[in-house]
Amino acid sequence: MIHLYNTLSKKKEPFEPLHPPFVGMYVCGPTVYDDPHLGHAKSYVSFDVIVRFLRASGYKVRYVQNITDVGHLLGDTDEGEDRIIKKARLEKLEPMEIAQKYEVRYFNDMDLLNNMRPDISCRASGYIPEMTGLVQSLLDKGFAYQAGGNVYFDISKFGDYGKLSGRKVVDLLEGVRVDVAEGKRHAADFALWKKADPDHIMQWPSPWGQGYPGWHLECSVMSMKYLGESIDIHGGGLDNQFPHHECEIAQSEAATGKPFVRYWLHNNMVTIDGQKMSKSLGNFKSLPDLFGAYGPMTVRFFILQGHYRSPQDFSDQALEAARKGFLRLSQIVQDIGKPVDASASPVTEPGPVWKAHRERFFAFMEDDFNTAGAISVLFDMARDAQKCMQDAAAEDLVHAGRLFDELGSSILGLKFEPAAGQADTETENALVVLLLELRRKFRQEKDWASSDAIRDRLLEIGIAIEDGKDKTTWRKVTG
RNA sequence: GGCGGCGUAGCCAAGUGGCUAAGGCAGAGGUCUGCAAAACCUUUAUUCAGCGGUUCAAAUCCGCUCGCCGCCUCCA
Repeated sequence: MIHLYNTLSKKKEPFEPLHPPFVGMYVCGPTVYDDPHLGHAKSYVSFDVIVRFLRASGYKVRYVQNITDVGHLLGDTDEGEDRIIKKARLEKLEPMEIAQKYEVRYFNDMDLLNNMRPDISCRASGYIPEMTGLVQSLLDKGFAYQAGGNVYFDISKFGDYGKLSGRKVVDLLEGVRVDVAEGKRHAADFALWKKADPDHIMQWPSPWGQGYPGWHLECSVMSMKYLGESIDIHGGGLDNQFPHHECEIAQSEAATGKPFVRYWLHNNMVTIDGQKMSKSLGNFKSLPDLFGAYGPMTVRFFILQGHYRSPQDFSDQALEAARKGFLRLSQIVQDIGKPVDASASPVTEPGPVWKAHRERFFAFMEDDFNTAGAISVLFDMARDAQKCMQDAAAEDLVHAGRLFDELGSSILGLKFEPAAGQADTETENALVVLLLELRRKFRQEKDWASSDAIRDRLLEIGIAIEDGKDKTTWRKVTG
């Protein structure tokens, strides 16, 4: 039985979907106006593993993620600027070119991290009619009001407002902010539809005039369209808990009269050298930059060594530790695959050792997706697999290989490819083999200076050689 | 100011009432080796920020103190 931490109840709860074995899961996607960054990596790797594990546990998951390609205002006031439009002017491109360009980059980086694509990836701009429909329904039911071409949600009409984030409606009604948009009844009322100036590029017709949708609307509309009025899991970053998710609940439940989401999952934030990473602070690290230094699998492994609900600090020291740990694991997985024929099915059941590892792995994952604990099982498996290699226990190695495949590759989404590659070409291979033959000759003659020179020079080129018992192996090393 | 979280070995990080406080990185010793490297084996916290309390029993619950962080404005 899976237990997960529900932000709504602030407790770990047993996971019981509405219509087992089907699970509807919606995760807030990115606003596509800039390169993906560390925060995206943590968030989407975390939810990717959650989807993978739910599937491994027998659930049929429909995973929906939005792409926010409708610009939203930078500030709360009407003077704020639309991020996508701003970027479009900077790059001298159409707003939709910006959205398209960064959506491609987003998926490219998610692919590198080995995140599965969502089953449905929906762009907000494609659902304007559904959004105006929801706004109209809220107006009809008296939860919303018009003011100067804008439509606002009246939070005083929705008694449950604040139930997710712990805000008190009375406090919010008092008006905390300085600049309250004109026409709002309460400071904390949020926009469902905004009037657009004639020169505003992204705008659509609506019953209330030309405009564009409020930011919170798209997630309500698209999740309900594909997953129904009540969905099992809604995920997103902790920073979106308020106001975004609070507003989603308000507008969705006001419209349908039904509970919007059963389980709210929030991943925690990323810091860089102890500092919050944010776009407004300008200290965010993009994934293309990071991948240049560490490689996507190291980043994925590093993220999974923490817990999705804990904040995670990215530092070179921590990433380097993750890189080495993952490299060791990868090499063991490679090594145990070598001596055995993977297609040969062993006649025996997996021994108690492997069964125990698998059970421990599942126990960790069933406890609110404790990937850090799950990875520790992988290292324990590596140790046992090592023993089997020494004992030449071929059958056990097949079981070990299959378990790494199931737990490490399928569920955690790790690719155990050697960071060090083999020869790129036949020529390269032949050259290295030639050098190794020469070196063997020098060693036989005890010409240590010459043999060590070959070793040192090869290492400078990026080829490490390792003298084994009766033969010398080599591999490429990076960085 | 309001709401919430965190503080576990040199670093990263699980564990949230009861077996010997996971695991990774780094360190130390050893095996192997001509020497290395890699790999493997062994080892590294009488203690969980501090103080006080509850309990037969606390890193885990409660209170206070110190330190750090997040949300309350776009952000995953």
